[in-house]
Amino acid sequence: MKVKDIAIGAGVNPDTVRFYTREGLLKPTRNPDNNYQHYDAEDLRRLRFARKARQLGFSLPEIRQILEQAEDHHSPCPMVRDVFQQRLAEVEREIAELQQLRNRMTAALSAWQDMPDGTPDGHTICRLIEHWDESVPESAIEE
Amino acid sequence: MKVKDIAIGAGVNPDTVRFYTREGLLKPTRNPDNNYQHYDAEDLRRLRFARKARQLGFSLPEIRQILEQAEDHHSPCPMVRDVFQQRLAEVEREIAELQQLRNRMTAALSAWQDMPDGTPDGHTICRLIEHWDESVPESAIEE
DNA sequence: TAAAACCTGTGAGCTACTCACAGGTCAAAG
DNA sequence: CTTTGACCTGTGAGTAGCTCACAGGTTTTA
Repeated sequence: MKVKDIAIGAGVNPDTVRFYTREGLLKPTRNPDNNYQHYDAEDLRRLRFARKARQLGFSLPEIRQILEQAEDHHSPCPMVRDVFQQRLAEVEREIAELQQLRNRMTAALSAWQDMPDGTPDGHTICRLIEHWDESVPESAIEE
Repeated sequence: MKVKDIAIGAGVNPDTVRFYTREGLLKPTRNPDNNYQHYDAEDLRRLRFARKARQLGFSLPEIRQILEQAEDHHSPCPMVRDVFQQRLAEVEREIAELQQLRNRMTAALSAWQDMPDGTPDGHTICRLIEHWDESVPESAIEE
C-alpha cells in the first residue's frame, strides 16, 4: 500500500499518514527503486488504532508509547485503562466548565435584552461585556 | 505602571501583557529615558476587558476589533451580541459532543471490566481500544 | 557597590495536524 | 512513444494563544 491507499483505508488525509510516519507511529518499508513508502496491513491496523485512540483523547506520545509496548510484547492495556480513566475525569471537568459557561452566557444574554447599547465614552468599552459577570445572578453560576 | 504591575493588576503573565501589546490590544507609551513601556488605567481596563472577552470565547482579532471600534467612538455592542450568540451555539455543540464522548467512555469502561488484558500477539494491539466502539451499546451513544 | 530583580525585543516551542512547494515517478490516453 | 495527469518525496510554514528562553540593559535593594 502506498500513502494514499492506507490513508483512504483509515479515512484520513495522506498528510496525516506522512505526519504519523515522521512521528514514529507508523514504520513503513521503502521501495529502493523509487524511494516510495510501503505500508502493510499491520500499519493499517496501527493507524486505525491511533485514530480511535485520538478520538478517546490520547495524545500522540501516549499512542506511540502504547504502540511501542505492544511491539515489545508487553501488554499495554493496564496503562490504557489508567490513562483512560484520567481522560474520563478530564472530560467530565470540561463538561462542567462548559455548562457553567453556557449558564453564564444565557443569563447574560437575557440580562442584556434590557440594556441599551451605549456608545463608548472613553471610560467604558462595552458595558455588555464589562459587566457581564456582575449581571449574572449567583444562582445561575453554580450549575 | 510597568509590565509587571499591569500584569498583576489583571492577574495574567507579564509575557501575556507583552504579547497583547505586540498584537495591538494595548497601546502603552514609552519612557524615552530607559525605553520602558508605560501602561495607564485605561490599558488596565482594556486588558481586563480582553480577559473577560477571552473567557467568553472571543478571539484576539475580534477583541481587537471591538477595542478599535470603541476607540473610534462607535458602539461595538451590537457586534458583541452577534458574536456572543454564535459563540453560545458553539458552546452548546461542544457540550453535546463531550457528553456523547463521556457516555461512550463510561460504557466502554464498564464493558472493559469483564475483558482480560491480553498480551499483543502481532494481530491485535490492544483489544480494549480496538473494540471500544463496538463494545458500546447503541443506546449509550445517542445521548 | 554589587547582586538581585526587573526591563527590552526576538525567536522558538507547545498540539495535531494541514497545506504549499519543488522536484521525481508512474499509468494510461493519444 | 510521448504527454498528461495523478501520484510520490521531504521540508518548511501556518494555525491560536500564549509561554518560555535568551542576551543584554536598567533599577532597586542590601
